[in-house]
Amino acid sequence: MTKSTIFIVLGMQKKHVADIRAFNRFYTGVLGLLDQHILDSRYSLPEVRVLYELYHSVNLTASEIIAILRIDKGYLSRMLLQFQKKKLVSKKWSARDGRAAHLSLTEKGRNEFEALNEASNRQIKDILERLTEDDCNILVGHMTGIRTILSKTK
Amino acid sequence: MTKSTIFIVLGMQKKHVADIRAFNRFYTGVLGLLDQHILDSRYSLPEVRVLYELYHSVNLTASEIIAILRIDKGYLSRMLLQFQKKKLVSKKWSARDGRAAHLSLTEKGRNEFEALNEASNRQIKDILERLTEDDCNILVGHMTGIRTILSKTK
DNA sequence: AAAAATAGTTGACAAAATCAACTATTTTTA
DNA sequence: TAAAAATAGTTGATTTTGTCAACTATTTTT
Repeated sequence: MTKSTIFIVLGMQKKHVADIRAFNRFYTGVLGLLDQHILDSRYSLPEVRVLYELYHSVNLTASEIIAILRIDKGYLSRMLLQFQKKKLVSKKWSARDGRAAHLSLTEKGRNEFEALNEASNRQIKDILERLTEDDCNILVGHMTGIRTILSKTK
Repeated sequence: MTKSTIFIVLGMQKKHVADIRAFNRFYTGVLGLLDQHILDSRYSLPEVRVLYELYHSVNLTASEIIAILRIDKGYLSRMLLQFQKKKLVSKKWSARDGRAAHLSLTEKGRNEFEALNEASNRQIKDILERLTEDDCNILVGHMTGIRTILSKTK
């Protein structure tokens, strides 16, 4: 490797850092726009994330949700209390561990989540419909590519 | 186009929507991790965004910042007051429009922002250093590709 | 059996964000 | 050009969101 190559490589990293940060700012905006419909709904972002977890795995405990979402346990406890009041979530104390309780969405809870979920899908569809089929494929390819590469760094 | 092709295309869109939402969840986590160092700093995320705008263009007015970041004007007004108290920002009433004021980072403000900025760069570098050179190039290519495609939809 | 760890709840509080009312200008319009 | 409407920014009141620490009740470790 020649001196000039080293220079190019070192210079390139700076460019890469700048490009990645530009992407991060850009995509923060995209996510913010997409989150808008949730902020307009009756639920906050953290609430929707909790509902998401409850929807996708049954009988989670609060501790498990805390581990997944890295959310404060007091905050979660109160959130779950609200959910129970609204009949979105039911709680059953564990037979095996008297400290833990298993949480599930009720029928109403699943319906609520599905409505939010459908609205989110709709938003993405609206974006895709403004693109050519090729661009859709390329876009998704890029996203999958990013996930693949960044998942290696664990 | 045959019936089965239509089926594949329609089916594909659902898959694309799911893939994009999976990416959004994934990247929300990435951004959250990257934001951590800011949350550990003396500044909040909105504060850093405002500092970012002030750093990158001189003599912005509060209204311009509001238009860019879509932030509440009362919230911003108070934030700017804090910045002035900390001598990070200086304000000069406009000669042309007596309602508007031009904002600038002070030397201290620029220094503060640059420190935060350097820490952010460091984080990205740390990630890149765990990747091969090829993966770095591919990663940045994907990000640029996403920006290009999504910028078309405006 | 005692000590340490874990699950979850609760109270007190702090930070973040929103909303509406208000002053002082500038722009529009009739 | 005078009145009305719009805009820039400030301030007060309030709500929402999130954090921290103390606490009870279990379970696990030593």
